[in-house]
Amino acid sequence: MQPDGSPPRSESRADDVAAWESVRDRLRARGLRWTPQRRALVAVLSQTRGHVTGADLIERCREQDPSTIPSTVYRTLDVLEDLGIVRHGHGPDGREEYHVLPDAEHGHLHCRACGAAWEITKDEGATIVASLEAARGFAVDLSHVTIVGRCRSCR
Amino acid sequence: MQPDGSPPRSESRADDVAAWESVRDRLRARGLRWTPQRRALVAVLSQTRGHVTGADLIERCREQDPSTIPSTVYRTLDVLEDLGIVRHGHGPDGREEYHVLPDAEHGHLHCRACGAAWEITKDEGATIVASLEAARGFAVDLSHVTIVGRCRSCR
DNA sequence: GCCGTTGTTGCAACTCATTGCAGCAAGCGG
DNA sequence: CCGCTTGCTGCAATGAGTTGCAACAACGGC
Ligand SMILES: [Mn+2]
Ligand SMILES: [Mn+2]
Ligand SMILES: [Zn+2]
Ligand SMILES: [Zn+2]
Repeated sequence: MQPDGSPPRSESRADDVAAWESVRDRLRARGLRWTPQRRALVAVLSQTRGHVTGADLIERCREQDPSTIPSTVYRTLDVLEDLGIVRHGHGPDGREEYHVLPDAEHGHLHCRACGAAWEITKDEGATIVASLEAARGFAVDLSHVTIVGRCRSCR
Repeated sequence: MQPDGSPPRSESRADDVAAWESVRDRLRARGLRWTPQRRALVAVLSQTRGHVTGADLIERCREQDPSTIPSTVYRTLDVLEDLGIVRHGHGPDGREEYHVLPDAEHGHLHCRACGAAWEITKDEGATIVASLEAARGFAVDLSHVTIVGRCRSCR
């Protein structure tokens, strides 16, 4: 129930390092290639935790290499998402947001009035997931869920 | 639990006619103006039921008047949403979708695998709304909720 | 180390949506 | 009917993201 102020960057933890180092092999295991452009994006991602937009990532890649091309970044993000390395959701405006190495799967809650945001933890989300599972046999992707409304203090 | 195949257009019902006719007065009551551009969009909307994207609406306005300007349409949609005449949600890709005179407030459910879509009825949504209300005092806007995952037959 | 296959990149064009601003006009008051 | 105020429109620029395609290059095989 804390406002969502997760810092965009932080130092990598030891077990995260391993996760990033495996990316190359995971790509090659699927017949995909380990290119300089992908290396660059993975390097940026490995310095990142929490939430980032595609545009953020492009900007950060450009800091390293100004010749970075947006479509390449977005296509690489698609590939990394297929591999389960990142996941995306959408802000209240529909804009994409990537979850990078989240400590736990979670959704998002946004107050339309004050703009504050919170994470919907896996526990809290369980109610939602269970109800659609029971009613329709539907498997909810909690990390893609964004719920908008008014928070307690704005009501 | 029917796939969401709501037809984009249909004849207006008697009580809907009244709703659209009141738009002019509702605008003026707020000190806003009843312009030819707004008249045109309201005319298009009054021929519409179910879900439409902003781009759809622009296209339909252009059929009547090719000089229609996108920003004017989007701004008018914002005004109409303020007045509670339309509401928007977002598709799984984040693109805007307007609900026009829905029979009842509802959310949306999309299968990532087969692309099928369903409405989350107010009853079904009640579980979600109630859990966030109880846990956080948060008032969920069900019509803005889009949940993505895998449907029973795609699992 | 060279070659060929095929996954990737760069690029340009395009879609959807938003914003700042100057000129325009709806609607009110006289 | 006229003029003023102020909300609205048109337009041009901008931002986010996607797509088709031809040239390129990763990397497995020889
Ligand atoms: Mn929205
Ligand atoms: Mn999505
Ligand atoms: Zn709030
Ligand atoms: Zn499905």
